[in-house]
Amino acid sequence: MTSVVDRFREVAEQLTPAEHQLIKQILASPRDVALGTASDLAQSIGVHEATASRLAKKLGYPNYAGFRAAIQEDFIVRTDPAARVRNTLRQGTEAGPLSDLIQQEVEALARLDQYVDDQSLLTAAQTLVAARRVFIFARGNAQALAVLMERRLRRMGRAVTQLGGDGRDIAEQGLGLGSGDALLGFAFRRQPTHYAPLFEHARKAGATTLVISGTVGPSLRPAADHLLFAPRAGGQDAFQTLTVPMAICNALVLAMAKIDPRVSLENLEKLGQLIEAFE
Amino acid sequence: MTSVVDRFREVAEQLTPAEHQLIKQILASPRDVALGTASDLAQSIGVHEATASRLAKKLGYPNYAGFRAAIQEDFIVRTDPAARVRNTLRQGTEAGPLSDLIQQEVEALARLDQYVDDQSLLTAAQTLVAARRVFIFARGNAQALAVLMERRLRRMGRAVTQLGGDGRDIAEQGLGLGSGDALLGFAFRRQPTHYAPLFEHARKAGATTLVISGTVGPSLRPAADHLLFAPRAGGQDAFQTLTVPMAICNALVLAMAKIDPRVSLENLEKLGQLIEAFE
DNA sequence: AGTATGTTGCAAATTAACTTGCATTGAGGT
DNA sequence: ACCTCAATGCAAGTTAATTTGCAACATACT
Repeated sequence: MTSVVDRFREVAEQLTPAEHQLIKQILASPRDVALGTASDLAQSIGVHEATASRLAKKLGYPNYAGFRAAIQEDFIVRTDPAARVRNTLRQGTEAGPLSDLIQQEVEALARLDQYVDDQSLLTAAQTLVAARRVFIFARGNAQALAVLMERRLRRMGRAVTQLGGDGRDIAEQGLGLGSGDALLGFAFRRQPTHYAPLFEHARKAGATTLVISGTVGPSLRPAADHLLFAPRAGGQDAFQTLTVPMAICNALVLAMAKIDPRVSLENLEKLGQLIEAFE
Repeated sequence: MTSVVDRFREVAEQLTPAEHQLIKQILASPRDVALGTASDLAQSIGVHEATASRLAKKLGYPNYAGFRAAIQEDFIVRTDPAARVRNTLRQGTEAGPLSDLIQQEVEALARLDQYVDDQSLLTAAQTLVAARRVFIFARGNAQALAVLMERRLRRMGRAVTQLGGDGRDIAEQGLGLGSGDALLGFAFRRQPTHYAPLFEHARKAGATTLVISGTVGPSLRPAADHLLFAPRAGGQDAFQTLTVPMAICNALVLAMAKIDPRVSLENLEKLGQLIEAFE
């Protein structure tokens, strides 16, 4: 039984722009889509309902109703009524901003396993473990994650290069990419400038590419060899945090530590403490 | 806005046997009813679909669609994080590394509000809002958070300086600290080298100090003027993530946006998107 | 420029879902 | 036993949702 998200991934290559938008919208507010009609979905992003209907078929469902049923199955949680009532009552106690934030983060984290599974994580980790050198590409807020990953990878004995600066800088630094290297990219709200040429180059140079991203993930062109994506906490136009993608990063590091014979998790942390004590 | 259950109660007296059965069924499996059609519901207990349609009217809804929408609103939880995690973990035979990680993070986040409250957050935010310049001090993995905060504060129009490099560098950069400035520090496993002299200097220079930290927080010497701390996910000697402190950072930024008249949250994000589109 | 290919909106056709008038049934009252 | 009336099913009618052929448009490739 293939999950909806899996199907998105499978056909991501063959999707049209309008279909990408649709999927993005579904990922962004699955509940509303699961409860609404094809027209609702189409209208919410301003395409024709026919396009929604066609997307359902393209994804392998017999019709839109079947597609919606699958979305419901995957995204609408089954809860026993008793637990639900308890939950609702608990929320009622005048939350406060911090609790709201925490709640959002927790919700987003809880949904993470809808989008990323252990297998794809493992595959991605293998890529990084096998890589001779790792190049990291991140813009905007994602740079915080780039810094994090750079440190962690360094500590595991990887040669790491951050690709930064303007287009020319990135181009120059990216020239080093070759077969046996890996390119790790981050992308959130939209496809970053310089993404396309950089990943194009990586592909031609024979480097493996890996992207960690938010809902844009599936619409990135060219697609990376490995994609790990999940929607972030907070609404589309609201304050969005890096909690979810950071969890992906952490999981990735854990997976690497597990399969890389050179480092055990304990050593990793001991070494980390040692380094921090001296630096 | 009356809830569905309330309406059941109100009209309970005037209901026919078939209608009673229907309501019983709705209460027994609200999810299925909320996602299904009038016929589905009717068939599930062996009455005619027309009866379901009539029940909706009797309960005061304009039609069955309106009735179902109300059921969805009341019973399909917008978000059900805790249950979701529990579910995932329960059903999985040997949950898998990703779920383990997620669960740890969620638990740690859930505990966060035992350590940090809205009031101290607000006070800390005021400090940063009022500061002329903000200096950031972070070592090790915390640098990822420093990068994050630097970007966010910059975007809010603050003058920000990262204190990096070796002892001498930090000393030189820290000399700029004066009255009206704020020093934001991060500390996790232990008190960082250079922490003591730097914060000592800040105090003498009349700068306000703020520390975001893990469990070491309370044992830092000298103590900062404001301390926000909470234990991180994972055991003491295990792999520890930055999720919890990052949540504190995010909450802090949110609090700042709320009290700083110069920035609204929306503007902040809009601006952010704009910047990212151009950079 | 011209052509082939693919994408999307439009609108008509189809299908599913829901509503309602009418007929049947059965319970309670005369 | 007969009548009345509410409850329910039936089926035709109505409305909403979905599908699909077609044309317009865009794009990439001669």
